[in-house]
Amino acid sequence: MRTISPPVGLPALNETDLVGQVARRLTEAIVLGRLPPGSKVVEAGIARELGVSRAPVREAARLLEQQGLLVANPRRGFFVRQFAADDIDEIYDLRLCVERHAAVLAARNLTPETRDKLRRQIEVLHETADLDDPARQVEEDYRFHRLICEIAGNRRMLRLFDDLASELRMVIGLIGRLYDDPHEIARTHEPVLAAIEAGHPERIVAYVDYHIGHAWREVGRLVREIPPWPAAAK
Amino acid sequence: MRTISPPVGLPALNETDLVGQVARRLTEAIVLGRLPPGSKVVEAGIARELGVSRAPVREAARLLEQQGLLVANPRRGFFVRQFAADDIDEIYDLRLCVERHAAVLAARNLTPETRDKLRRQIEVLHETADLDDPARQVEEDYRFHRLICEIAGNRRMLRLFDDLASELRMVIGLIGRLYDDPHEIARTHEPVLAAIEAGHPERIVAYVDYHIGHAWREVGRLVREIPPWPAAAK
DNA sequence: TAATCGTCGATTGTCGACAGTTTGATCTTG
DNA sequence: CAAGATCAAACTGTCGACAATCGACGATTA
Repeated sequence: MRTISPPVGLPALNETDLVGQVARRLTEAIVLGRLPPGSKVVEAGIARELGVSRAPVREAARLLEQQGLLVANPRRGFFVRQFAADDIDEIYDLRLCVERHAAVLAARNLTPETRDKLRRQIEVLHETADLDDPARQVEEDYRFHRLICEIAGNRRMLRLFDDLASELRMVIGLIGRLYDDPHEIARTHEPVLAAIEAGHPERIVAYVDYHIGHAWREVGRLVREIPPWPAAAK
Repeated sequence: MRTISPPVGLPALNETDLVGQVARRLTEAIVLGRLPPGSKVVEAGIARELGVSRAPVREAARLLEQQGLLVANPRRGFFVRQFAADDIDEIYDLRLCVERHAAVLAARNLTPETRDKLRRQIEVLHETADLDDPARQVEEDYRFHRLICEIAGNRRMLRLFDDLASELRMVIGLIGRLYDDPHEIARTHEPVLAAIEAGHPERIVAYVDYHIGHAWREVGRLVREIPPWPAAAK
């Protein structure tokens, strides 16, 4: 008797079906700033545009709702989530709390392989800094932090990170730019990695605090500068 | 020109429609141990049982999937999540990380009203301890911790807590009992509250660590005692 | 003129149906 | 008798349809 299949384990990312694809397209549209915050997401419209029926769209929308990108108003439909300044504070507060812990765990689990991955990612960050491609820069930045969460080895923590990141990506995407000096952001990752390699919990926390806190203040400032969001079209 | 309605804000819990009700019934069935871990959730079956069509069931299932109670296998359906010992560790690790922070924030935001709420909840815990109703005891326990997260004032953190709690409720519900001495658990909440009232971050963290760590070890032990889960029926 | 009411188009919530896949059992074959 | 092929029932993924509800515009009235 062979085991036919391991029916349950963990997430097992839905990549197969339409729902996953619709969700990705929707996420993309939201993060890239089409579908501005506050705008209504008409199921039939999305469905027609993607050449599918409403059912997959609804399920995808529910997914993005749980992820925090959409807000559902019963009998009224889904709307693209709007962020206020205190949302930024909530996200960064939680992110800081989690990433501190993740970094400490990562240090505990660090192997030569994972250490190299982190180092290489910092190199990538420097290379990307020359490209003048803010979106790419943000992406590679997240990849570094995500690596830390991966190495930490707590799958739920990683998922939480992904959720927070997708919210942040949306906000930052709307701001358009992030840092004035992309090389600076690349540099501020180095002491974090150094602390993780050294394995000093206190130093790790301190540098993570500094690094994330820096981004927090920066994003917070930018958000407060452009308070009335890009206009909730339609 | 008046604004017709505030279309977006935050969650706005779906309570209106079928999906919410189906989700609640499903959650209940899972947490209470009907629908044992590993069992298949047949959409049509649930739909017939609840007298609705498959569409709301599917959407509810997707909700529970994101919440971690179900696992989706494309083309095969939804299965009730199975937990292993390391899942317990993940959940408590994350929970500890979050609740430490929540307690510190709660101390910062504490008002006479919220302080009284916490005190009263501890009283309730003591009262419930006499009832010999483990499920109720667990519920009131969570209500205390949830209060702390509420007072902390970070909505995302509260949601994370709820998600983790629903997973834990499921596990604990399957274990059947939690503590041998329900009064002891009630007592261990008191120093936590005392530390919050005193407002000493270090002491708060220490007592939260002790309290949650205690539960962690206890639940971990029980889970390891009953490794092969209650049989994945059908 | 300003506010209220009623009507109409647009959109959501829900349903039943159909095709393709998976599952488990039966049959075949070495 | 065991291992693989075959087949039927069950189930999922997706679709189009219909009723209920919402939002906006215009008519009515004080």
